[in-house]
Amino acid sequence: MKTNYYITTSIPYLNGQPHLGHALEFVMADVLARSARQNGHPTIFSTGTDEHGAKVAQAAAASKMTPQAYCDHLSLEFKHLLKLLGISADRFIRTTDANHEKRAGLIWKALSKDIYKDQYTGWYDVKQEEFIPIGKADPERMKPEHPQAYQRLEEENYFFRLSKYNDQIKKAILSNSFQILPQTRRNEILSLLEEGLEDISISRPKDQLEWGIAVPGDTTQVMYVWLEALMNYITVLNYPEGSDFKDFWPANVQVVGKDILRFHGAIWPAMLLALGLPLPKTLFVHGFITVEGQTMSKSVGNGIHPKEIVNKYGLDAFRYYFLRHIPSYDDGDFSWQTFDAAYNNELANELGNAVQRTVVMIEKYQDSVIGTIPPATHDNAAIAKAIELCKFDRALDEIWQQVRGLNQYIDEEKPWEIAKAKDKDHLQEVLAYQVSCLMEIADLLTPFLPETASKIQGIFNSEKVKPLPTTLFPKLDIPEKQ
RNA sequence: CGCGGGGUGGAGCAGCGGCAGCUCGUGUGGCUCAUAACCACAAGGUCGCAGGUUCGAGUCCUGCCCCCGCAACCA
Repeated sequence: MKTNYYITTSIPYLNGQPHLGHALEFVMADVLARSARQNGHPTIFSTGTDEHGAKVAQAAAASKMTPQAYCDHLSLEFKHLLKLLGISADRFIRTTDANHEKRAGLIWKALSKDIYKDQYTGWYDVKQEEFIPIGKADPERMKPEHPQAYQRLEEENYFFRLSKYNDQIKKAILSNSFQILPQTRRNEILSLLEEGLEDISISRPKDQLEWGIAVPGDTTQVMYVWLEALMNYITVLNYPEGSDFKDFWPANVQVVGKDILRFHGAIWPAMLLALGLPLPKTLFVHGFITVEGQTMSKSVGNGIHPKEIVNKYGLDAFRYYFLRHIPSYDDGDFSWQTFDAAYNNELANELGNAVQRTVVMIEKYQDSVIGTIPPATHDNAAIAKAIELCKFDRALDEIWQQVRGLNQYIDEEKPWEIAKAKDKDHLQEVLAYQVSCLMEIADLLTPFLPETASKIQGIFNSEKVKPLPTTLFPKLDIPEKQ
């Protein structure tokens, strides 16, 4: 009986359209989920959308919609993205789901021993509708005569005793029972813990912000959105009594972006500890994507919808680029030129052509009959290890070693010469070995490029080769440079 | 002295104490089964700068320069 496997992505906040960063996270998490399933683990892969809070309310108002209607609309955009990218998520939670709202209240109550009421004192930027942390406030604007003076704000809020869990979290990270990947992100959290966490405000007065989940037993306050959003990872499993929760928590891997590291590396673990729950086994933190060397930004207008890329190159090519050419442990860049090169060189020429030449030789020399395929021969431990450590780029590097190896093998064996020499047994042996390599590659590619993997398997999984209507990755015409 | 990451051939990166490596790009050659694809070989680096430790340093230490993130209620 294989162990259960639970993986989550962060749930995108609905203050904007899906972009390449979301796509990256989805695709990475999908590899882990598909890999777990391939290895026979019962798997739950959860994602969703985070829908409460001031910014959503504002965005809705700006579009002249109710927050709920706005969220319904935008949440659907994210569902479409999942479909577009072939993401095998089997849960999609919305924080406006009745089930989530109900269970968020239960969690709040369960946390109550670590919740207390206090006064928040600080500055408020009326124009930006933002709280300004004391240390970040511009001293000039604290003066009342300044044209854009801050408002002095005093509010009664609920606070969470984050500080209480500082040392327990540190211990869990140091012992690697709570593993944070990559190392640099682990260090960041550790240094944060070294400085010491302070208690945090976790509610807003309802008259300031209506679009949120009510604090149980206090009609004047709503939960702060991020606190409530983090709860999705267990409400989706029907915490506390649900069987999924009992069977699948703690999560094996939680995939997040580096911008929300502190929430997932400090606040969320503290919440779990306060609930008496185990911490996730691994927190994997990916980086950001730039487009043609520039940070994605609405004002620069360099946003690219994932759809544009998928339409041009296809689903698997998209996944391939984001998994291999965006460094798994680092920031990466999307550029059309790099994509073109990767597509033509690696997918079309190396992989696609290896399949094609094998198919054609079997058709031409053996009347399409494949013959006996020997078992796979490579040691794939390094690939498994790379996936385990979320080094998707490295895993694909390793797989491509095999693709290259196959092309080398073909050149060394020269089946076309064997065919001329009419050594049928030897020819069959060589060609079947090629097929064996391709089937092994297909197997290894399954979590990364599921469509491609099954296409390759479809070609060789019966007595005779069944060629595809077109080549695996039709080569693109690239306009001449300069 | 806020914290952290980084500066390695034209580009993107790996190496983190023991002959400077990978992919792309470039050049030459080979092959012809194949998506003008594939294979081999070659050119190309004072490893940010300056000191130091060591038999030996991209690799450790110190100082400096330059990039880039993060910095208590920013999803």
